Amino acid sequence: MVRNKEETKARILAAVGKLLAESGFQQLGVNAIAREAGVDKVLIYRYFKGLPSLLRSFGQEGGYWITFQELIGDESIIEADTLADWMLYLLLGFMRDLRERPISQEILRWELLEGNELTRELASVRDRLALDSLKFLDQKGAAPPDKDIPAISAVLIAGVVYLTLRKKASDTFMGIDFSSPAGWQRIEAALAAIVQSTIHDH
Amino acid sequence: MVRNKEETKARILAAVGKLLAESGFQQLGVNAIAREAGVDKVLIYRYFKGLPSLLRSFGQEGGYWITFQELIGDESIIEADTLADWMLYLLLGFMRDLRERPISQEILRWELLEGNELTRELASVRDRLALDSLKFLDQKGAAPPDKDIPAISAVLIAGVVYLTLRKKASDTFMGIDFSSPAGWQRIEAALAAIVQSTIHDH
DNA sequence: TATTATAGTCACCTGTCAGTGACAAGTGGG
DNA sequence: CCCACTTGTCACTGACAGGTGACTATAATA
Repeated sequence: MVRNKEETKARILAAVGKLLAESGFQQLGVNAIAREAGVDKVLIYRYFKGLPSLLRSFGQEGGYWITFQELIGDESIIEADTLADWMLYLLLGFMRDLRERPISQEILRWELLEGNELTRELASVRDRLALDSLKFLDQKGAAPPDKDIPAISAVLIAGVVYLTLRKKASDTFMGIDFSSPAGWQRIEAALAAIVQSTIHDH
Repeated sequence: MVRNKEETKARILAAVGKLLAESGFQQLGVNAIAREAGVDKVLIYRYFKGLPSLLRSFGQEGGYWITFQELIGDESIIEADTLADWMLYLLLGFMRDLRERPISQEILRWELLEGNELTRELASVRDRLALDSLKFLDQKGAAPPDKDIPAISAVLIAGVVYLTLRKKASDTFMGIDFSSPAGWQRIEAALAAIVQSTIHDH
């Protein structure tokens, strides 16, 4: 042992991240975290003041959601003219990003199981991303007046999230194979078709 | 105690259903089931031969998914002419039905957490419903050749499932309030807009 | 060197879980 | 009545969970 409080705290937080990415919130307990960190569990109670509080600290480290800035990237170099173009761009960006973030996936999974204070807190960060995006879209082009952009976005994002979460447990859904890039390409193409058809004003 | 094997087995199975609907697979253990059924847990091992086996028996009772026949209802009285009409009809029917089936929701939730033998078994029943529906749609009208109907369906169904599952943990998603019928109506309208715009041939 | 605060260790409590072996209470056949 | 079988009860084990009190080791400081 190195007898260094800050390093020990960091090890505990790192252990949370590792366990979370590997096996989700189900397996996440004080004993398991202490074991993984190679630390006595009493230190978890001393430095953080219990599991909920530890998870809150972990959550405050942030970085579990892409920021709106990262999602947009360099706006000026993107070839997107219409509202539909932008919407598709954001949607695909969100999906590709989420697929690379196992911890965020676990948070979403957890949220689906139990809505508690902490998940709600983490959700609010994510909601800001969503609302920023909607506002951005609103600014970017007028929607057809009869189209409910937030509701349409909600359906599509929900679909993207579900397919992403599901992939861990099963590689197929409705006959589509998600173990190969081809399956995801079909989804991306479907999203493109949906967005372009639905949003474009006639 | 009534000293009746069949009735005891039925009570155990009923307890599984009740616990499942109330608190999901997380809280579902041998002790809890026995407690709920008012039965000694040893009988669970004797009559079924353990929890996995009990759950399999429970699953074989069926009735957790709407059948394709129920979903279609009386085909002749439905006012749906185009492929898009039928697709929307099936989609909304599926959603409204799923929202009324807490046990099915829990199975989907469970599937998302761990893909095991049993969830895969239950999934196959549900997949048959999906494939039957796709076949039916294929029969019902020609899709625009550039549109990937299964992929589009996958996205929309995934969205419907996610929004339905999410509702238990949180009443809002992307600013939409799902505690009131109005929120769901917006989703239904969004689905209608998506399906009609995307599927209709131009 | 003696004191004191801090970092880390250890042993233990309570509760719940899955699973099992031994036994009691009924039930039917001879 | 006696026997065998079925149904149900009870008590226990071992593993693991969350949580806490008392201890030791180390380092800085006076």
